[in-house]
Amino acid sequence: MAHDRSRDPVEQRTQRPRIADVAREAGVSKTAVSFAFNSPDRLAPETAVRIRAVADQLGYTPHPVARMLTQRHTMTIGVLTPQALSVIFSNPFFGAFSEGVAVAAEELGYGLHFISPLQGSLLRAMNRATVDGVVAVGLSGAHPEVEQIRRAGVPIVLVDSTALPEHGSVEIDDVGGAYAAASYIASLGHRDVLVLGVEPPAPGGPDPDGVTSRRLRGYREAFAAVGAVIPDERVIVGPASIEGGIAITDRAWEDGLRFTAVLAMSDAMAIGAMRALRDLRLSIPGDVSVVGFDDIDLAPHVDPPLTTVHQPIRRKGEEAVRALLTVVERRGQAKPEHRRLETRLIVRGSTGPVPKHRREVAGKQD
Amino acid sequence: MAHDRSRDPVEQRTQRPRIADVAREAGVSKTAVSFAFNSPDRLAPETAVRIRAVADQLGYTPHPVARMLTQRHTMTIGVLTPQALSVIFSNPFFGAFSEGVAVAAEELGYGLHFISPLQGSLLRAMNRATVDGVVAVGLSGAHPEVEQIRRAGVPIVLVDSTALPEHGSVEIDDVGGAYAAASYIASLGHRDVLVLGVEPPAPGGPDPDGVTSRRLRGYREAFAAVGAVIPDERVIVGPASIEGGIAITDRAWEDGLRFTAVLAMSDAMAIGAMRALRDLRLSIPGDVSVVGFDDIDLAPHVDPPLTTVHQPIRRKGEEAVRALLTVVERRGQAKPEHRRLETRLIVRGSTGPVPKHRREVAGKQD
DNA sequence: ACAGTCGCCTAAACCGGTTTGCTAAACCGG
DNA sequence: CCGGTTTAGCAAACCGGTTTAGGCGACTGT
Repeated sequence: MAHDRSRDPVEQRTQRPRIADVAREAGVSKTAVSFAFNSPDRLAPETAVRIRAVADQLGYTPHPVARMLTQRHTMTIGVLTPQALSVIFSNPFFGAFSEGVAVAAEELGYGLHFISPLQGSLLRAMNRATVDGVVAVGLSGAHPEVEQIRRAGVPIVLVDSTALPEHGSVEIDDVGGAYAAASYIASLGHRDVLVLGVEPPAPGGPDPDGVTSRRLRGYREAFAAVGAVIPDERVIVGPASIEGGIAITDRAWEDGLRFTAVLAMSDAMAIGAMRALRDLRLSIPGDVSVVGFDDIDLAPHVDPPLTTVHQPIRRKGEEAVRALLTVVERRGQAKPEHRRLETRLIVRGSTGPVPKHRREVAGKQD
Repeated sequence: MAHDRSRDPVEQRTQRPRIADVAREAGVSKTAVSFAFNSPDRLAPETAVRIRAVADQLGYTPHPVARMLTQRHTMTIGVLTPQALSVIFSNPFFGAFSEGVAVAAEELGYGLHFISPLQGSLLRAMNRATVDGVVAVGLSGAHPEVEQIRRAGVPIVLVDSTALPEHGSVEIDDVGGAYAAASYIASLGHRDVLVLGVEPPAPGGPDPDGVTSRRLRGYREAFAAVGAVIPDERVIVGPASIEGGIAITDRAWEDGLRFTAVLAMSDAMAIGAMRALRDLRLSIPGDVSVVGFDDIDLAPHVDPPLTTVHQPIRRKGEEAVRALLTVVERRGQAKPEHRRLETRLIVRGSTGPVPKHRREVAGKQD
């Protein structure tokens, strides 16, 4: 009795029209209406036109969910992050990455769905999401979620994680980039450095081979090459944001750490560090050199322009989507791709030779 | 014959298990399985447990699309923009806005789907998207799309557009904010200003009452109050980005325009303007004062810290979602809400009194 | 005149779940 | 011991489309 709409066109509900309504109105079968939209060539031209006209006039549009159900694909891809979206969106790195994802997705006709933990559970969120595949950023390959997602039959591409052969991946040469940065800093004479690491995405584990570990390895190898070491107490991690950079730089200073160079694993942190140092009346690069990582859009525009390790953030997003879609589009036939992109050091104005009066600002430890 | 999987458990496909598989395996009906997941209280406790165990072991998860179809809602909301996502994501304003949207969406258990024109058509994109409602940002209320979306029965909330009574809206006091900014600038003695407007989202029309027009009105009213005018040739529009700000400031300067203050309608443009001015060897605020609009996270961190009109960007996102969900959750029962948020001027370091030697840098026009 | 082909359209099955009656057995008070 | 109420679970309808397998009349070739 709730379905009067199918009998009484006058007392019709505010609901959207269904395919059956169009069919009845046009005096054809549902099949014909479906054909009119999806394969008009299977209908007499004028019939197709007539059906379309009726549909238009009724304001009919195929229900996307119903269509998905039968077509077995949704034409949308998911972007998965282990962090809350609310903490991610104003991260410039993530913004640029999403831009790359969006470029490729738009080009290939896919929509974008962002997936983040729902009530603390990534799986719950995944199970609600209707996507053909997923680009996961900052999710360690060891993460148990990854396996469960694959079991659910959803293709996945991991970005910035250690690659496992079973799924696609896109990564950059973290070690090489970090090596170049530290090597340059060392060549300027710096020996007392402060390293700002990015907090592991999944708070809880030290993440044995996450981004922070890989870049740290690069820094250390470069210093080792000149016979210097970076002790553990000079490595501090914090949130990859301007505020994070300010906070941990201040804390390091207050803890008595002195240094002539800061190696930050993210540009946002580097910018925060510069801010904090300036507030401490230190000049950059006169007293302290700062080098970042990422080369976000803003990097050349801060004062002084930031020396940093460039990584092709947007391209990373694009490549991830392309890698994903090759496996999505031929349902598991194609084997997962692994793409690795290059990094390179970009020298700008925030780095310079170690100050001659360095003893005054640094080297205070034993 | 393609469905052997239902008869031969050995030669089963790589497909994900369906509810029927679980039912068969557990020796119950589909209904029972459904109950086990959705209303376990309708089953004997031990039966529910057993079904759940079988499901787990099979790796069964209810197909989200099928579930959506019957439940008539998707638990996701769309964020609609008339611009390509690829141009939007690294816009800091949009980032902060999305953050607000994400906060509210996450809190209320909704997912997020970004919708941008597909092959140039917003409608095509909308029709592919499975959302319960839409937050549209920067879409003029007059836009024909809006009406069509409403006709499709999708609730919509407009952000930063002139409000129409039929749908919800969230806006800020653009005129008031702009008035405050210009008023302050005028009180510092500035009379020769350059106004940087944001390019209308829909390139094509001058957008009679878009953001640019509203803020310009505020600027002009403030100047009128002190008996000054802002002539049309001192108002230039461009993309709301750092690069955009640099480009149009340079162009204005080359065109011979001279000014002691810049009124930018976005912080990104203001930062670009500062950059361009510094490259012209002008000091800020010594020679030229700059005031922005938005108060993005970066605003206090540029050098000098940017004086700007603060608007609660994140809250705008949150309010939009809440307004949307009140109508989504009681299917059209609630009438659309209209919320208006305040703006206020934040004075930082980029503004100062008009220079005494102003004749040298400005006032060159007749 | 007749079988074969083609063009146009349809009835019914299907996608993978949820929801709505209903039934049969167990329980219950008197 | 009997009618009435729970309890536990099922079959079938349904959500709104797409797709498969034909049906039917007109055309074609012989």
